[in-house]
Amino acid sequence: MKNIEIDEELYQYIVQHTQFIGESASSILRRLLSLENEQQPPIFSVEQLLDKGVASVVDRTSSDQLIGAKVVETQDINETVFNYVNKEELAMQRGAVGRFLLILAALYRGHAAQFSVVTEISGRDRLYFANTEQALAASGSSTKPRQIPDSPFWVMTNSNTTRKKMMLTKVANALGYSDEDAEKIRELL
Amino acid sequence: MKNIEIDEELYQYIVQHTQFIGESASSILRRLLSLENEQQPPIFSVEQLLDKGVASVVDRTSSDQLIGAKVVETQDINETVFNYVNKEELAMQRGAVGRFLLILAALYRGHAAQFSVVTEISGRDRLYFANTEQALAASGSSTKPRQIPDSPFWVMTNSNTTRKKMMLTKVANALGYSDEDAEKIRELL
DNA sequence: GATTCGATCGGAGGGATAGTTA
DNA sequence: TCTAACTATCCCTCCGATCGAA
Repeated sequence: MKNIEIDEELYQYIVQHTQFIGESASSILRRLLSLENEQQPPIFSVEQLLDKGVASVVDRTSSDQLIGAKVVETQDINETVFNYVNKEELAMQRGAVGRFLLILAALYRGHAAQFSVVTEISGRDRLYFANTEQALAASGSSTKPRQIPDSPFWVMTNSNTTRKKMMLTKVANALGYSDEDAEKIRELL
Repeated sequence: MKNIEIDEELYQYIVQHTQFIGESASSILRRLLSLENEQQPPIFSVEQLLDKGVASVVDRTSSDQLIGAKVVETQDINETVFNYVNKEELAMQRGAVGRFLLILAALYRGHAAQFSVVTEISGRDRLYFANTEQALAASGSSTKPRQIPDSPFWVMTNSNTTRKKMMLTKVANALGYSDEDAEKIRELL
């Protein structure tokens, strides 16, 4: 992700072309510039449902007849989601925050359709995930919200590394990962 | 002015539509979006207008007699050194210091044998380059020495961006680059 | 008590610019 | 004295460990 500085008027122009709540600047601009656009409205994307949706749904169910499928699907998840993680990019990050965001971005890419479940993960009084910067900021003091790259979600970032790892574990579980995989994901941080 | 976050690819797309040195993101975007655009190409580039820019031109005059050799070198250099610079890695750096070190590392890789000439480049009382951290630290206060990656050399890092550019120019010249190439190198920062 | 959670605050990095020197 | 070059202080932002609160 890159930050660019633009003038007020141009900013307003972009904002006015938002097509769904939480749409990122990238997404809006890509549409305006007629470029390929990955980001879709979180709920209605058919493509995402077909793509990654099945795996997570299967994973999360406790239904007997799906167990066989579950094992297989789990493999796929490992192949997909872990491929989304660019190890080099990860290693290059200066601190835990950078890695944290990269990992969450990978999880989002692999589970865009289900990702809003993370919204239920929160602390005693602070929100940990939300669709807007404001929601996080309002839920505590100095929460340091950061946008999960290429996603419409924001995370609370003002915590120690241990808690960030806990958050990753919770996210992984919420998305239906086995404990072993959740552990692997946590350890990426 | 507003800051917006955009993805890497979109950023590259915008950069590629730059029409003059120093053009702002707003200006480029406005052109791409067919909006009114105030910013025009400056008569002189921004860099040239900076007071320090003039100094390095003056400083260069002492290397006149090297011109013949310089021209020949230039061909080789373009093939070697610019290949050493990983543009993506460069772009990913958070600040000027990271890029500075990366560029110097590339120059070192291309000129390891002669690189110790940079040792002659220094400020009024501070050293700019040395073989040890201590040498730099001792030559001034808060010089913030940093090792040039994968090299035995250290650089002084506590300076503004303009000076870092000057340092690059001087290094390039000391290594025998033509002024045009030195300029290209400086502009990598 | 023991444990979890929050957010303050110290530390590090970066670099513009005020201030100093030649 | 005046100016240009150079220095390094100081302010800003980012991080995240630590310690107080719940």
